[in-house]
Amino acid sequence: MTKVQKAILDIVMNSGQHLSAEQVYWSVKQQIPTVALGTVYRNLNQFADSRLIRRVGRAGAADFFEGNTLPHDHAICIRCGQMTDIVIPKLKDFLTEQINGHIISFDLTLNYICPRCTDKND
Amino acid sequence: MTKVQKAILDIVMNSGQHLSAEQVYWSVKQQIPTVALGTVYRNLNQFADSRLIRRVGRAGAADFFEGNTLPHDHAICIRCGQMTDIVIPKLKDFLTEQINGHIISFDLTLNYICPRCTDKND
DNA sequence: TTTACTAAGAATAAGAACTATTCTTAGAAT
DNA sequence: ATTCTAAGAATAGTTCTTATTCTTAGTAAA
Repeated sequence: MTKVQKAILDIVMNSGQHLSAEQVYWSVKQQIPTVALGTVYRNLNQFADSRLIRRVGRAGAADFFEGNTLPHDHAICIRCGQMTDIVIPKLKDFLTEQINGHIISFDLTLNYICPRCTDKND
Repeated sequence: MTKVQKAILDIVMNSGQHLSAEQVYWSVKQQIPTVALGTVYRNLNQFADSRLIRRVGRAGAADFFEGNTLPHDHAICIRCGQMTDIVIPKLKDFLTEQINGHIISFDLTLNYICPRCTDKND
């Protein structure tokens, strides 16, 4: 594993956040200024394909990458765009119960207003 | 309402399908060959903003537009990409119960293999 | 019934988010 | 040492979508 790859993996795994490729790129650039955006994309894809990290697709916006590979869902703040992990116990059971047919996987994203934006109350 | 707008609305509302802007464009082009793709995008956006039709965002693929504006969720076939509406009674109640905080809306997409693709069994 | 205004259309350019290509280089294997 | 491979850098290309510019069709006031 190369220096660039270590840096990318470290950033995604230890940020505790959901980061876009662009954000990871700028973060890597602090340590390795010569890094190219394409390299970041390629490595993020490789890591996501090998399940070291997870890709979270967003409609109409850049995909996020996160270190949390345990099964979970997401909530996104409609004000600031910040994404947080949520765990809804028994959701899979509930869906399986409701749907006849085999569910391979599912993506659930809740749209809400995060505590920080609620406090700003504008 | 113009000829182009009538055509777009008619196609989306009466297709019973989930169509991309590109698909709508080609469909309109049958009737009005001079129509421009940008015009289709603009009108689809307007109709979606005024809730006459619904936009269904897909991560990493073109958005779909559909005529069904009643609350519902979606299932997408991982083989052929065909999307179908699904209604999961009480899902909202279930989520509200599980989450503390106000849910504004949510997007759920199930990934499955549709009956047609299951029959092809390859 | 001209004149002016507005909204939409056509054509095209621009933008964002990727993805692929080409060329080079650094490290491992023989 | 030589070869091979995988990755990086730079850059071009693709896809989906939005914005811009210019023109035109339809309405509304003078």
